[in-house]
Amino acid sequence: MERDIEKSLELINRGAVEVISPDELKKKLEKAVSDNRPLRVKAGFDPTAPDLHLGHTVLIQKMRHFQELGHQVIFLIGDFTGLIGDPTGKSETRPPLTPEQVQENAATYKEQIFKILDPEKTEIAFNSKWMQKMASIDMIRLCAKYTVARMLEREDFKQRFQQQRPIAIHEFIYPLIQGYDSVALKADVELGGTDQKFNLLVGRHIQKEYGQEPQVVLTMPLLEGLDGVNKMSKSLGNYVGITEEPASMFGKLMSISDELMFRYYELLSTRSLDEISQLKQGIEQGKLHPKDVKIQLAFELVARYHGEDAAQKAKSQFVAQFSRGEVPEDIPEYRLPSDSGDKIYLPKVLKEAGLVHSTSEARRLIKQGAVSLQGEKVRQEEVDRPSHGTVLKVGKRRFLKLL
RNA sequence: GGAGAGGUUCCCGAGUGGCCAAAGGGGACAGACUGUAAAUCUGUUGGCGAAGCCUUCGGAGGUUCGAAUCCUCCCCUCUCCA
Repeated sequence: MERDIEKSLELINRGAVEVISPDELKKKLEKAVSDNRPLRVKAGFDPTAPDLHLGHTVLIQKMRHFQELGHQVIFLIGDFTGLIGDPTGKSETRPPLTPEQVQENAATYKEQIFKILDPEKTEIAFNSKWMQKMASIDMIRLCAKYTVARMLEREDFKQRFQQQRPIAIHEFIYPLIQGYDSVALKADVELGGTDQKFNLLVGRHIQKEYGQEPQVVLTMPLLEGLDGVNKMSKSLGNYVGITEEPASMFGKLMSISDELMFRYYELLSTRSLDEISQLKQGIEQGKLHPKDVKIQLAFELVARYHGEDAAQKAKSQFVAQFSRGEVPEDIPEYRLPSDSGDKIYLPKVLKEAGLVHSTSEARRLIKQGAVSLQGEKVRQEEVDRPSHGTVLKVGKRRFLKLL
C-alpha cells in the first residue's frame, strides 16, 4: 500500500470534482496505513447498458488509481437495483429490466471492466446477494430512515414533482438501497459521477443509521456524449462503447466538435494537463490543425482498447475515406436479381440492401444528390444496369458493391 | 371516492369539424463548404415503382358527406379536495 499520504491524495484528487470530506479522506488514508488495512472503495454500476462506454471509463480509471495505491476496489453491479432502474438524471420513470436482461448485461459488464481494472485486485459484488433476501420488515425499516421531503431535495425529483410529471414510489427506494449497499459492503469510499452526489450522500446517512462510519464521497465529472450536450449514455445513443469496432470508434471520436475535443482530452487522455493546453494553444495560434489534434485523440483511445495496430488501421482508413474520398476496403455486397433486365430501379435496390428504410427515403436522397454510382452522381431513379462490381454510395458513409 | 387538466408524428410541442401527413423547435439525414463524420449555411424528415391512394394524433366504438378536432365507454399521467 502506498504509505505517502500526500502522494495518495494527489492521485485521488486528480480530475475529481468534489471530495466529501477531504479531512475524512485524509484520516481514512492515514488509518489505512497505520492499521495496514486497505480502504474499501465502492463504485456501483447499473446493469442497464450491456456496453461500457467512454463515459464509464472516467470513473473506472479513478478506481484504477485506488488500485494502484493498494486499496480494495469493489465493482458493484446493481443487479437488484437494476430491476428498479436508477431515476437519476432521468426525466421519466425507466422501464424495469427483466431478471434475464439484468443477468445478461451484468455478465457483459464483468468481461469489459478488466480492460481497465486489475482482475486480481477487484472484488465484484452483486447487490442482489443481500437485497434479494431482505425481509419486508427490514425494507420498511430502511425506508423509515429517510423522509419524502429530503428525497424531494434531489434536483431531478424536485423538477419532476414541480413539472407535474410522474414519480413512482419505487424510485424513492433506489437511493436507499444504494445507501444500504454501502452498509453491506462496509464501504470507506464511494465513487460516482456528479449526478450521483445525492445518492452517495444518502449512503453516508444510512451508514450512520446502521452504526457505521460514513463513507467518503468522491465525485467525478460526467463525460458529455458525442452531441456535446447530454451526458454520454447508452439510451441517448451518443456514446462510444469500449468494445466498439476500431473504425466506428475512430469515426465517432472524429465527429465530436472541435470544442468538445478538449473536454475529452481532459477526461479521457492520459496526457498531462500541460500537454493538453499546449495543443490548445497550437490550434489558437494556427500552428496545429484541429483535425490533426482530433486524430491524435481518436488514435490514443482506439489504441487503448484495441492496440496500436488497430488504431493505425482505423486512422488510415478514416483519412482515406473522408479526407481523400476513397471507397473503404470492406463494404457490403449486393447481388442484383439476374432477371431484372437492363434497367434497375435504384430506390428498390437501396431499400432491399438495407441502406435506407424506405423507397421514399431513397427517392428523396437521390433528389438531394446524395446517391452516386462509381463516383457519378445519380439523378434518375431508374438507371442502366451497372456492371459487376460497381460501387453505390449514399451520403458519405453508406457504401454498397453491386454484383 | 369527488372535481378538474392532459395523452399528437423519433422527442418536445402547436392544432379544437374539411385549407392536416398535421405549424414551430430539437434530433437525425443530405447537399454546399472544409486537410474533420468539426463549425457554418441550405434542404429533407409516414408509406407506396408516386398517379393518386393507404396508414398515423392513448385504445375501442359512434355521429358526420368528411374527425387529431364532436359523442360514449375504457386505459394512463398530473393537480386540488377527501
